[in-house]
Amino acid sequence: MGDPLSNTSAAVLGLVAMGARSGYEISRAVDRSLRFFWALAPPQIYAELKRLDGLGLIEGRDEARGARRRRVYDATPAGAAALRAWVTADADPSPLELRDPELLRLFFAGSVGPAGAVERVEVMRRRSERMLEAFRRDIEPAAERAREGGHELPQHVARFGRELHEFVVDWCARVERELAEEGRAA
Amino acid sequence: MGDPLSNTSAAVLGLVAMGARSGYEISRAVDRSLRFFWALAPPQIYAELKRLDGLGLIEGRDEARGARRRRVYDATPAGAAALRAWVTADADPSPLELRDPELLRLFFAGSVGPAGAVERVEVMRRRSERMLEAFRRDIEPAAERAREGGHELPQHVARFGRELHEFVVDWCARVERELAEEGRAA
DNA sequence: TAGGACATGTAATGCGTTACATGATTAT
DNA sequence: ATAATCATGTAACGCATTACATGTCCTA
Repeated sequence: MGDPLSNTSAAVLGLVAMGARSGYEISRAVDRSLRFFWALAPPQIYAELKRLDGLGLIEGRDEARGARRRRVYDATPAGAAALRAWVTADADPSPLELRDPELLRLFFAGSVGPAGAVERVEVMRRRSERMLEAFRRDIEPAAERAREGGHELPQHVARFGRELHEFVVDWCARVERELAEEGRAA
Repeated sequence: MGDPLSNTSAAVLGLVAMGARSGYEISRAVDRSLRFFWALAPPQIYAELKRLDGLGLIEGRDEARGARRRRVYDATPAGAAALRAWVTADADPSPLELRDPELLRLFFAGSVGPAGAVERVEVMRRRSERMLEAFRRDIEPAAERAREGGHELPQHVARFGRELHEFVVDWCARVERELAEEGRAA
């Protein structure tokens, strides 16, 4: 059966299996679904499409219009099987990776005084408020459409993202209050 | 004043400014503090130390023992200034990046049935439960020591991490119940 | 006195990003 | 008819990781 899929390979394969046909469509689908927990830029998507095609997990055909090349893909039965195998992989969880420059700034904000720290937390809060907008406007409607298409899980995952940012907003508000008090005490 | 620091540069510089002296000490400090929101492996740390030294933001000297080389660093005044400038950077927030293979699996778990989806959520929950252990055992005690050393922010940031994983555990428990119900309904 | 843990680094690989290139379609 | 946007991709770079190399100290 070959090596297990990389996560990025599986992401592209999975979106093809859910009906995204071309690199561009996959890129759009990523923006409306995976984006907030598995970012994928176009160059990776096109590279993965080629690799998956070479492995026989998807099958591409040309569908050019005029001088404009265009290649569309479908998952093969082998691809569907590989996706299921990847989903049920090892019970040993891969780690959640978080990478947040604002949290990093906050960690080192001691050198700029309490007011400077409060500013960084406010920036964090506004960022998550904007993310909540994106969830309401783009991600949750797309998940709702996926549900109508028979896929229940995208909606659960989208709710995770929204509630995560609700948590962040709440945490920021609390810390802003605490830091303001520490500032007054000093 | 030169280009603004990269986040990774700033992370290393900041830890040196907080008293971590050698590459190894920085690596230990990362494991007990930044790790969960800004991972840094030894090769990056050593590379950044060299770069920061070249920029005059830290100053290294040899402190070998026997045939064993060892180089220790201190932040220069210019380094402290660069760190403050980096902390107060643009009000336009850099995005929080999340990258979670388990969430990705869950997103595509429709192909393996409700029971398969529940399994993936259980794996996610156990992962965050283990992270909570790590917070209690390593990260929060280190943050407490930092507070005693006059640095308040690490403790706030550590609490962010703990509460984040508490949120994840809670979300998983709720979704496990919901998916179990959907499974019974089908 | 040998094995393991602690400590300090380097080399090589590879993934993901930024920047770029180019054709088609729509709007004004 | 010209600009803007949609659509499809490639090339090059750089950061971060994996794997490795090596010395020193502790302990049984």
